[in-house]
Amino acid sequence: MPTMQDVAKRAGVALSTVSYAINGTRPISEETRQRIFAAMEELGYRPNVLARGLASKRSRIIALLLPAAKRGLGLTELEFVMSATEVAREHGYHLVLWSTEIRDPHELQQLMQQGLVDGVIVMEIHEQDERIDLLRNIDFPFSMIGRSADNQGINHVDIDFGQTMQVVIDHLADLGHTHIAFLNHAQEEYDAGYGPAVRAQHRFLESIEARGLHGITRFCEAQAADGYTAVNDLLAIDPNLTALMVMNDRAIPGILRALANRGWHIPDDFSVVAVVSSARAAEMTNPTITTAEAPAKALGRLGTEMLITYLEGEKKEFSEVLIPCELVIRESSGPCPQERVQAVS
Amino acid sequence: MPTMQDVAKRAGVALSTVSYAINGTRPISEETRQRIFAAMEELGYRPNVLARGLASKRSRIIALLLPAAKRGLGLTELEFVMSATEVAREHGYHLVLWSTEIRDPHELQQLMQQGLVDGVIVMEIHEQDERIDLLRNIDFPFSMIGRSADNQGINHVDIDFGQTMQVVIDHLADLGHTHIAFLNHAQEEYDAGYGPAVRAQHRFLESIEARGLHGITRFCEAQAADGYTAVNDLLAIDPNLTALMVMNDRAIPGILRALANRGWHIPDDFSVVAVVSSARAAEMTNPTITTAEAPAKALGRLGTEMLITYLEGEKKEFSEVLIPCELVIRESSGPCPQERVQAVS
DNA sequence: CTATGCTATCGAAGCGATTCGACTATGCGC
DNA sequence: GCGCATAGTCGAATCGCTTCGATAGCATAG
Repeated sequence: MPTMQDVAKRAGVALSTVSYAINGTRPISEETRQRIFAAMEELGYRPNVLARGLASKRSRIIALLLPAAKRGLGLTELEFVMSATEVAREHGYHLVLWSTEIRDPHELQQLMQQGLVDGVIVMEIHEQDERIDLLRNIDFPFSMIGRSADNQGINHVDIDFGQTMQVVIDHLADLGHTHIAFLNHAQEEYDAGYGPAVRAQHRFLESIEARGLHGITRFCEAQAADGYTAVNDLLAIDPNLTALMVMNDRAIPGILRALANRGWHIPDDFSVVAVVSSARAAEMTNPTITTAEAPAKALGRLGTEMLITYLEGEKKEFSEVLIPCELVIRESSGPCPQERVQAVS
Repeated sequence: MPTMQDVAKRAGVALSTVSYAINGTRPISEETRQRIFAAMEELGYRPNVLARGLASKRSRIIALLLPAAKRGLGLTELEFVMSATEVAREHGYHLVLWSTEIRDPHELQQLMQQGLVDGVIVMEIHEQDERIDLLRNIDFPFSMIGRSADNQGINHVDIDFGQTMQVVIDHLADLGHTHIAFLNHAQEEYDAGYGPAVRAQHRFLESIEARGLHGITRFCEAQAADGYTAVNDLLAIDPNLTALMVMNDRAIPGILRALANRGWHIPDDFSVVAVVSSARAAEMTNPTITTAEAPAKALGRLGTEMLITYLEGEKKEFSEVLIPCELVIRESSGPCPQERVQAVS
């Protein structure tokens, strides 16, 4: 493997000159530059990332911090990873994956102290997140996909839950629905301050109230069985319910089953809308589900770009971007039923 | 950030002695070792990965090569990534993600020449895979999740398609089915020599023949619409078909719909088994799908361990491991219908 | 004609580790 | 009591690059 020294010799210049030519750090005459690049080409030279990082104190490597989540990552998170990888490469960066326990900032600290990465992208943020506190305290560059309680001076991008909830509720209200339920993630997630669980629920209630509708909420484990139970629970509380918004993909099959069990047909007798979900999931079911699709690709891209821009930039400004989910109407949402055959007792 | 020099000074030893203590490269007296580790502890010292990599020519970083796939990665691939990340960390390695075009080994070569990683894990292997040829030619350490046409002397782990097909066919045959169809990935994938598409189909036909059953196969695009068409096509060719094995998750909703359209009930009138799929996908539908689940976690883990073992080891041996999918019987497979109400002409 | 300021380049000093070749005690066989 | 292997440690060279200070050439200003 040729080194910079080899290139310098072949081009008849000093080692440092080659470095300046490559990085544009200092002016180089056009003629010399040509000779240097020609030499590089002939030798098939590629700068050594490790050496460059060591000398410049900038590795051009960033980390994506994935939680070793028990909820289990899904297609949305996969999209983050893929688009982050892509964006990093576009900018000449490498992306490493770090999976850490959310509750163990110690582990994260050790990783950072190894001096491998210039910055990290944090996802699956909680309202109170020790990882964020740590990064902030030691002033380590990072960006967030999501938000914590205090986002002062932090680059972050998140789903616009307010907008998302409103669009979905508008859709349902326009169809005549007045009694709408929201099925959240598990109670445990909410209690742990998991951003989406907290924000979506609050925004749901706000929008419902703003439009003068009736809304109820319930937590739900990430499994079909609890989706089934949830539907029955909700209908017991409010028998006038005609629509359900669910932010819990794994619960969906149970929901559909519970409704089918009552002999109800979707969307004639009941409407279901998945929020913060994905097309892939929405099209697995029968009927296909009307969905507010998470802008996963954009979130991953922006989160990564924010970090890199910050790392490259002189001026240290911060940006905050909120992106709403896109409503894609499929087969599971329809006009509010005028009358519905009541199930026995 | 403290350096090794700081530790040395604090412990009253030479720089090199600290290095020997950390790496165990040369004998160090117990007493000195204690002092050194104490000093490290007090200073909160962590070795700099870049410097260590540069000096030792071993970065302890490996790359996972994901295709910038148009088919789109799914939950199975996500599992590879997650478990590879985990295993790497367990062994003190970092994992970087490289997404490259399968057909462009040039890009891969550039990445490797940067000297960042010690080895790579390649997934989504094709029978003729230029990436593999390249890695082999320049003698770069790697392991494969999947197989190519020639696997001589390459560490690899793959799904045992023979075993998987046989188990599923046994399951169906035991239920009395004699006319079974196999729905593959897209024709394009097969033609490109995508491993699973090729192997699964061949093994299917072998097993069918071995048991003296009737089998037909068809390719299918990764979308519900083509799943729908496929079912009708297959039944037109063989009206006696009573079971379908599908290795194409995205087609499943279309399949179920086509069967429902005929007024058939699953599994009473027809059985469906997904192969090389995942529990998550299988439980999204109604009915839930009997599935031969891809051993994604194990594949990711083994692929990574193979590479690391190779990198660490003196003796350069190679291993090949095949793991069958696990059959999980759910609601979509049942006894072969004795008689089936024929749909109207 | 000298002072000034660029532009283009060179050489050397790091960056923070590993590793090789000494060097100094010590213990052992004979 | 001598030679010699061995355990334990040190100092220096090295990995491949960035970056700082110095220098030479040359045009422009005064």
